[in-house]
Amino acid sequence: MSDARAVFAKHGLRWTRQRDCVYSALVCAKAHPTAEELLDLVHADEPGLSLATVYNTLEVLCAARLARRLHTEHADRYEVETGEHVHLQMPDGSILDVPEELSDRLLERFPDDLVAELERRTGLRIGRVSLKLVVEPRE
Amino acid sequence: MSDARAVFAKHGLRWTRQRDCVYSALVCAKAHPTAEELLDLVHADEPGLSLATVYNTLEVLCAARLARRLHTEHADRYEVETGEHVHLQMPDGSILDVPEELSDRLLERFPDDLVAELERRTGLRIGRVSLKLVVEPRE
DNA sequence: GTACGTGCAAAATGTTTGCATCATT
DNA sequence: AATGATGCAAACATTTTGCACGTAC
Repeated sequence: MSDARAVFAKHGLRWTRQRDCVYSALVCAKAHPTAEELLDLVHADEPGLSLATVYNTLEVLCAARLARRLHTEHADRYEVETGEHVHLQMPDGSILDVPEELSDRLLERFPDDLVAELERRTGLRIGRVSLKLVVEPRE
Repeated sequence: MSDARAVFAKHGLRWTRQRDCVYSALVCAKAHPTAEELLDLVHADEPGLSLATVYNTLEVLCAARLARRLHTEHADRYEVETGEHVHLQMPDGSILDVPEELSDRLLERFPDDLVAELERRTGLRIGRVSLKLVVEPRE
């Protein structure tokens, strides 16, 4: 349960039971939970944990680049940082990951040279490509 | 100023001075304004126009697929619908368009076959690919 | 022991809604 | 004339903040 301790230490973050819970829940979550959903998940282990702490912890995790925030339909959603990968935006507003193997192939074939050309032409530095496939509602 | 009339009629939307203003402002806006920014733009021509009407109109425009909503850092942003194109997410949270010619080349070389493969494997229908280049803050 | 995290409640922000009035068709 | 849009204010949802207390280091 607490090898998150090592991760936290490595990033100069103080370990607490609450942070451990939030982080573990985020790691386990298959989808990309909202702060509220995370609170529900976490309440099994830590009934007293407050929503403010969830937001707080998520902020800290994002700042340490251990997590990432996604802006979606009704609220922000969160994921553990796991390198570039492609998202599926489901009709209900939730987000899933494209299966890793396909995601990797997609990113492999991404025309990086054109991004480089954009950087050259604009002087901007592109930190990351965000790729999202929007799923149509089934009619 | 009011050839928006034709556009509105074509989509079965009632024309009003206010809707015309909001739509025109959105068409003219180079960046992707928030509802508040749009209100400011519009207040030059229509000082009485309310924020509720801006939201209302944007809702109607999105429903008619004349506009699109983007979920960003501090608030939602809006753009007129102009087919697929690539976005730049600036460090301050604003959104710009990648110059059309480069945007087109990027999308042209996008590996659609892999999206088709995903559709085949999952049974989902992908409506649209959303591509965003995240610009690094200049240090 | 000190610095920092937590929980609570209150505030701030962005967006939506109800309703009386007004404009478009 | 009738239908539907506007403007206002109040409601709502999500996220942030201030502060007294508790915990990790």
